Amino acid sequence: MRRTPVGRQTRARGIPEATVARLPLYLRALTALSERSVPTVSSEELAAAAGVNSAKLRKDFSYLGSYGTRGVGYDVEYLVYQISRELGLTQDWPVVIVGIGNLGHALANYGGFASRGFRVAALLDADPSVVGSTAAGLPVRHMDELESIVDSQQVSIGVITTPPGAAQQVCDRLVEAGVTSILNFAPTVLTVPDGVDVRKVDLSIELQILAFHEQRKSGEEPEEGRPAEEPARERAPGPVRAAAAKLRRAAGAAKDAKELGENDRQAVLPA
Amino acid sequence: MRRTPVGRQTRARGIPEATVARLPLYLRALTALSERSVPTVSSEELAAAAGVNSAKLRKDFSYLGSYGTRGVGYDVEYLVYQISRELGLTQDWPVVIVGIGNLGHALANYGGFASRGFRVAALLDADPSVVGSTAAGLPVRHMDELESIVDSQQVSIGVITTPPGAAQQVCDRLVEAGVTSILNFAPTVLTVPDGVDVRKVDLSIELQILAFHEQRKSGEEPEEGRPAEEPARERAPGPVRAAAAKLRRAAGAAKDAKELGENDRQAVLPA
DNA sequence: TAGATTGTTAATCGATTAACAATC
DNA sequence: TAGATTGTTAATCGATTAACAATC
Repeated sequence: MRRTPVGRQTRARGIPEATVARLPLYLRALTALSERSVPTVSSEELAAAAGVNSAKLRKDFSYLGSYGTRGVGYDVEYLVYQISRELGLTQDWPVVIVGIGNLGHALANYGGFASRGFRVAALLDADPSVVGSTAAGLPVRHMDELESIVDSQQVSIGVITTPPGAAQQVCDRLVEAGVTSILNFAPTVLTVPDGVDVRKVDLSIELQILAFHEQRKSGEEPEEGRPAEEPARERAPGPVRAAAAKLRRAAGAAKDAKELGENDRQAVLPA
Repeated sequence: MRRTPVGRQTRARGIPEATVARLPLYLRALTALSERSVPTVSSEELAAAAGVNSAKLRKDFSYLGSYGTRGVGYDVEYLVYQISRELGLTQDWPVVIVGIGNLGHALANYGGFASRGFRVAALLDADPSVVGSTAAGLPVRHMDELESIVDSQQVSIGVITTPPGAAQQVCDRLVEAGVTSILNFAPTVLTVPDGVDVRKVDLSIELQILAFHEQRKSGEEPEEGRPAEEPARERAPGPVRAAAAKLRRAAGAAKDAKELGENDRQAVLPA
């Protein structure tokens, strides 16, 4: 059992990961209040705006410190600042985006980057026919420039929007160049050394989770795959034959599965 | 304390939410093995491919049933089928995408849709200058057609890729039309009636979580926001003045916060 | 039979929640 | 002072993990 906190499991300064993941939600809600010049907000109101319950919000805030006032609530501007600081948004974060396809374009145009201290340091692609074009007013540069860009602009965050086949290779180069945080849009399990954080955004997975619940709503629970009682299966002498037996049992099933099974090499969002 | 399982908290058929979220990962790894015609796989091998540990994988599979063979491992084709069935991927899921901007385009072109039983039933947009164009070979249709499309094609899943200002309104129309699962790319907290599932994909939040950890790696922990000891604050007679005092204390902070705070109205990925 | 690997148990850990004392 | 609301406690719940008996 690992006791040394590492990577995403880290509870830096005692702030639980689940709390960290909600801080951006609170920040967004607070920013909206700030723009409406609302001076203070109660945990109840803010929780409603962020879509959580107020007990959770107060618990979350308690990890940051006592920034509220009993009987009054929280000062909006003060909390905006404290959360921004806690999240590291009071500094500039240069980001490279690798793989300028449809999704890369979409991200390059994403206005939310700049507003949160994230600055697009460069757009990179390996395809010569893409290199030299512009996206969101920035030139697409060749992958060969990756190392010099990361080095000269002190880039520590990389976004991967390549096809899945290229993702690990791109990841390796990013890490080698000095990037220590990666946001991966390719449907690939990335292997990284200790000390490098990877977060994953995967449309396919989200849709599949929705489908799981949707299936149950319509009352069409999938029928049991295994028989109610153990069938009199042929005794097989060794492991290989045991597996073969199971394969036979699954024969009809496999046919169906084939229809879905192919095609996992595609990008979540092809570049 | 709520005892009736509802929405995403549901543990349908006793399968924990955390397990459901990993099933697509296993399915992806299994599909890759299937394509390489690998007949069986051990929990250890499959776990490595999926990026989890083997104890977790075996525990996850135990919720589905006993699909492995002791001493042998799991039959790849059989598991592919069982997981597909469990996730509801053995049926067709028509999906509408609302908001055909950069991101909407990217999603429309996403090959992973079809391969998992998800079929783009329609692309919709409210902007007349976008309606009529094509994306991924499909015509962009006007929002006014939403209801008839959802109804005639039995659409139960909707993807929102609109600017945040339009998201709730679009969501309401989707729900009203009969959609009961929503994948939301807009940085908006959506309110939906019971029985409707919402999942959220938010680039901004992912980047902020990375920034939080990145900040700690560089050893630049943010200095404490509140003083080490309680300052001799002016006694204020009522709540309003107490809040005002806090505001004053936060004055310097607020200036900084302003630089980050604006701009939350933008789309995660503007359409 | 011997080796391999599953399926399950039980311990532990982390997250959520209601409730309420503290206090503005 | 009376009302409001925070910050914290403690109970509960869900998820993770190591270990190992079961069994192929």
